[in-house]
Amino acid sequence: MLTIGTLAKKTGTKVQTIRYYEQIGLLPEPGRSAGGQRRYSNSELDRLSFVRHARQLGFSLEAIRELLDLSDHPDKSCAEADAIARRQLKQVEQRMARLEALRTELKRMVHECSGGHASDCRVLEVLRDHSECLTDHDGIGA
Amino acid sequence: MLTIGTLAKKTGTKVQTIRYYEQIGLLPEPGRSAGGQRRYSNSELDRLSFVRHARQLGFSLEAIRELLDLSDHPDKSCAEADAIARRQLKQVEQRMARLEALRTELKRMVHECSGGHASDCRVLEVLRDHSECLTDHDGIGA
DNA sequence: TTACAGCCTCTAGCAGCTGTAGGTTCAAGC
DNA sequence: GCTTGAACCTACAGCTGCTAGAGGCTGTAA
Repeated sequence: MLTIGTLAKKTGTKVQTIRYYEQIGLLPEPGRSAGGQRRYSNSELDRLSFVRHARQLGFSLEAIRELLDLSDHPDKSCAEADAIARRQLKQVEQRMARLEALRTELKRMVHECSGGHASDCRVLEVLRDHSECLTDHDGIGA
Repeated sequence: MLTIGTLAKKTGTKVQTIRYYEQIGLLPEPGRSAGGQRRYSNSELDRLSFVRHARQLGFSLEAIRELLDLSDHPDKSCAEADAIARRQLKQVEQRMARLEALRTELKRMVHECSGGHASDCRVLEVLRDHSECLTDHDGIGA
């Protein structure tokens, strides 16, 4: 039986985050010690590892909820899990494309900066005038 | 003089967002009509365009605040703006590297799925066991 | 003058956590 | 058995960067 702190360390999760996952129903309510502290078994360790891994792969909590559901019901078709992964892959590729454009533009800005005063700073200049951009970059925080 | 709606259209921003930017002090309080509606001049249009462009390039609102401050004080050194842009570039490159790893992993997951039941779904299997991963991928939502 | 689009403020909500306050429990060492 | 202090508990506020809705007022054209 693991305490929440131990579980946190083992999975690289913050304690608060584990409680949060429980709160939103991603993890089941665990057993408790006589004094009311959470106690976890290996099955919960597995489940949390699954969640963390999926998060690292960029899946949203909603997608993870679906994946967990599939994992809990092995009789269901695999097609759904596949679709989720494909959707995710598409998103990742879109994000990469947008970041590529941003990178080009930022590199150019930085390269052209020659030091000196802000009044003739290329960085600020480019930001002021989008038409100076060579690329389409429409992704915010992409 | 522009109404907030016109300004929104010209800059591709939502009306709510403009009011939000004003609220957090990114845009100055504009003049008002007799009836209390916001009225904008060209200088505010420029400022908002600057903000939107920087957002498109992925700068955080905090970074934009600094950039605007530099832009407002042309005597200051350009080095700061340069540093902010470099920081941004670095972030973008880090995100790209992580996305690249995710993409590889997702591709592999999708490739290996053969249809059938969830019980032998590779997607779920890979998520269950991080050790099956070929890459380091430590970015969440990256 | 009457419609009605567009504006106003205020508040709450989204994802996905993270941090804080104020209090309780557990386990080790004496 | 007792003390200490780290780890736990709940509850709630806050973060980024918006977005949506309620309920009401303004501006303009017919």
